[in-house]
Amino acid sequence: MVTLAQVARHAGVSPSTVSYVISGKRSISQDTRLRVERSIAELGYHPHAGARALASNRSNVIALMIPLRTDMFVPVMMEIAIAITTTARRYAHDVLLLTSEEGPSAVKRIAGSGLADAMILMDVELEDERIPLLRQTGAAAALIGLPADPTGLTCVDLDFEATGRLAADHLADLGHREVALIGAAESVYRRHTGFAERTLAGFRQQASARGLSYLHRPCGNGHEAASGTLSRILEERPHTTGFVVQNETALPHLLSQLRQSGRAVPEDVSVVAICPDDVALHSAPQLTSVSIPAQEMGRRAVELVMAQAAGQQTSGLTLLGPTLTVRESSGPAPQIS
Amino acid sequence: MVTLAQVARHAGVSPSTVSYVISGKRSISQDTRLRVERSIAELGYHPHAGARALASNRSNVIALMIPLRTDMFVPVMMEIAIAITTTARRYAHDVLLLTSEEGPSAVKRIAGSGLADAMILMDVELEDERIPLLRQTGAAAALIGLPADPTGLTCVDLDFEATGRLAADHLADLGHREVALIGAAESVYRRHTGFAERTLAGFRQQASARGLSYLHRPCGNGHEAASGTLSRILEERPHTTGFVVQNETALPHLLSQLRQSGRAVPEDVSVVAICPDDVALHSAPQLTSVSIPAQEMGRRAVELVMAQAAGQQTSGLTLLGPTLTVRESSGPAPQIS
DNA sequence: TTGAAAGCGCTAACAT
DNA sequence: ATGTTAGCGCTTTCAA
Repeated sequence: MVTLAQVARHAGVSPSTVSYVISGKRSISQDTRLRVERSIAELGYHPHAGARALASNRSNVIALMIPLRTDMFVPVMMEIAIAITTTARRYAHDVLLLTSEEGPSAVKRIAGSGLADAMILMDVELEDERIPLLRQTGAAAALIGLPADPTGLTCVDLDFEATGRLAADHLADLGHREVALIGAAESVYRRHTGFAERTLAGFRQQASARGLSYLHRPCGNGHEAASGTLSRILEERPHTTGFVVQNETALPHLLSQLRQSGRAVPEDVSVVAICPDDVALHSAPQLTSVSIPAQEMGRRAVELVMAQAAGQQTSGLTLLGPTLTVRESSGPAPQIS
Repeated sequence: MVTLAQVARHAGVSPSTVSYVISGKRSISQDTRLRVERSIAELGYHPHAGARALASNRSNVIALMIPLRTDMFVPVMMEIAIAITTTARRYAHDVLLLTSEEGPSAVKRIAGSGLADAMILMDVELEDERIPLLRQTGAAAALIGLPADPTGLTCVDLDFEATGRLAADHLADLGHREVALIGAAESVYRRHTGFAERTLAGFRQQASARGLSYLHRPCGNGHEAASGTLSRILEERPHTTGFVVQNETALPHLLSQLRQSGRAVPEDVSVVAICPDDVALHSAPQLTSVSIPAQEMGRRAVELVMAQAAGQQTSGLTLLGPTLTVRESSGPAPQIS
């Protein structure tokens, strides 16, 4: 291991000078800076992370807690995680990956060990057990998702209520009168992950406002679940012509099922998906969708915790406005024959 | 922050004693141990990670380098990452997440900064740029995947050649004579990620040995790509009755396309998937498949790097034997009419 | 079975 | 603009 002291010797300066060249915390003459930088490069020096953390009381690490669950759409989580990691690097930070397996005590461990100087929590539940600890330790943190009481917390999420409203509006605008929301797996609702319920609330509200009759059904993963849910909806309300789907894994099954049942998209029924853009683009037909801005959510979360670590107050909600992109899967409601 | 010194004072012992109680590196009287442990619990003490890393020259962190690519099946990556994280915790280690965005230099940074005491690399290419650095730094490391020259490296992977052979054998056993391998996206082959080519090699070898005529086609993501690939195969070889599919995202599209083209599975054509079990189970019909043992790969990788960090020599390949599970998608070849 | 004390490599006052 | 130096909290000899 190359140490700072070795660099100092090699460059013919004092250790502190090397430190200051690296941190830029005081002005250095052009000449010394160059000599030091050359020595660093020549020796292949990298500061020892532990020593730095010990001396500076900052670890330059962000802890990211991801869920273990299997009922969430994994690619979105991954995209957020990657956005967090690449954004963190821009702030010279690394990301420590924690799973919820360890439970709420992970929050204590991280806060207590100086392993990370900020945390980002994903898949936040309405009454999340980690939140009291977060409040108590006062650690810099951002949540991706919305708990029941976000007071004093920093949260980032898509505005799912507006998303539900937007989708309902789009279908109403196209003249649909009977619509259905095909949602996430039942387990998601049962554990009160906020996003599913918020979408439903927004959807209901706007469907009512626009005089639509609507139905809501959770939907599990897999072909079985998807086609079952769909056929039960169609049995109950055969004249349903508009579907909002908030379940990425069910989408291909749903589409193939609609085709099989002789309903053409978008001539007979319209489909609005709530999903990442690439899923919408890779479906046939390409889906009208409200996109999940995974990258931006990750980026924002990092920016917020970095601002906190720099001493700023950031508490409050960052609700990203939904955008609906019209593609091939939605069209005017069929004339009543 | 609670420090070890505070714990020592609280328990009425010396700092070193507290340290030894924690590490278990020397025997402590029942009495002292209990007092110290109570103090630790009472004060909510957690060792400072940086200080510990500095003093012990071990960070208790494993670095995990994941790819940024979008052409891999994300859930498998995620499952491996999670298995690595939970297994690491069993060794009292945490996981640092790095993306390949930073490039090969990330290897240098990690090795040089003491940030991690071992690394696990995913999505290894045949001529991976990170490998020379790995050899050069001599860092404890495990690769998930197989490079062209694994000499001196520790690698974990599914035995994809055996997988290809196994799939070909299964179809041959069922009497199929014309078969096709629908593979990963072309980009995967182009960049010479080993697994796709190894599957193909095994498949070819055994198909030849069993006297099958075979075809191989890469297949992109999305409905468009999947149905295009399938119809081109059927155009070229209309009597193809056996398919091996190594492309999780294409599977639902392929199945719905087969149905649409009037081919029943498994009566008219058989499908063998190479995919995680849950994907096989959530398809309709449930798929005969060779499973991707994501969890085991992650677990093994951690065990191997931990053994290395403990000074053992582990270099060599760990190729997990494939298992084929017969489900509903494969059956006897139809009689030639 | 326990204590005392010397660092680990860095940062950040405090000097000049 | 640069150097000196006192820790940061822990591990681990060396001593008892």
